[in-house]
Amino acid sequence: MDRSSNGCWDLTKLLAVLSHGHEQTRQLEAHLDDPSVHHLVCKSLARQIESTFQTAISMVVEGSRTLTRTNNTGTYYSPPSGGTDSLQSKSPDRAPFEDDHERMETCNKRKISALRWTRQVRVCPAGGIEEPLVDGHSWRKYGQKDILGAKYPRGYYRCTHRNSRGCLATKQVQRSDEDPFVMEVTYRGAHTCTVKHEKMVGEAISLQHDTDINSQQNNDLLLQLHKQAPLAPKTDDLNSKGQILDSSSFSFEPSSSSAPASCMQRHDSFIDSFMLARTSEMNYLPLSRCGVSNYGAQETELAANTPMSDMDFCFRQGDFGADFPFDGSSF
DNA sequence: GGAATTTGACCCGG
DNA sequence: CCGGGTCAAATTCC
Repeated sequence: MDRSSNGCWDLTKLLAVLSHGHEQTRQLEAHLDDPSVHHLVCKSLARQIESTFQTAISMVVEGSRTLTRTNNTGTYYSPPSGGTDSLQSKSPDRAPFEDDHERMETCNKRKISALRWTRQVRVCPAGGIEEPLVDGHSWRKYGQKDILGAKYPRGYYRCTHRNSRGCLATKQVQRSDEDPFVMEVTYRGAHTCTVKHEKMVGEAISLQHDTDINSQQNNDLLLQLHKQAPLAPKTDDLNSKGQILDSSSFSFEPSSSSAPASCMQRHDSFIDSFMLARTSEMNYLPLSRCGVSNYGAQETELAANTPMSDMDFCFRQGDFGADFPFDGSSF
């Protein structure tokens, strides 16, 4: 599965690059205000910024090319078209190309404050009918609604920590019409109940941009973030089942279209850890390993006000299966 | 008794 | 006006 062939997926990477550029710009500004900083340092930083945005431009160019030639067939990927129809991929007669266009369109017209992406998860036949699809977060169901044209109702979940930590993340779970064992999960909003982790990511990015000097800088950044994340676990909510898993779940995919094999192996190994360590929610997850379907999470909406934290959110969830824990928050 | 779920009502955008 | 999304009271579960 070549997820980079998807417009919005590229957008996540683009966001990473742009956010990086933004951070660099801020640092340059700080340097300019500091007379003790040599002008060569500023000049170097300016070059880096130039390089960063050059990378971003290249990504946009490449993305638009890809958009016109993409043929996303044969995957479970559900185009996160956004809006109220995000799960209405029940348009089998619609060509993938059209989906891509719709996706890009909604990317632009959505409220920028709302992250949103869809993934599909296959559950084992033995599973319950409405398992909330373990993804490492604690969800609380707040509604269910019959959706026009859909066989099965859509479940609405919000983060359990909505009140205690003001976490506004929500998700929608809907059983696929075509295959009752496929759950379409739409995530919306970033988990602010994992603030420490996000802060760590921001620092990692900040650290990284001191050293990146060539066009590969963003790939390196993404890879480094992937490596660094597990080294700085959160200290709250520390428990046997989620701590390291949360951190490791963070993953940027490098700008190149193929994810490093090591990343995938890493993913698997952590799923193993997860399956061993996790107990409280196992009853929810009859899908287990056989149900891991990393069908290509996509986000169609990008937040703008807090780029780093949102980036964190996008990438780490986007790279992993829906049953992979991002956070070991208290359950 | 507190937490989670259910479900009808309500809100709001298209 | 319609339909998706959310609210909140009632109910169920632990």
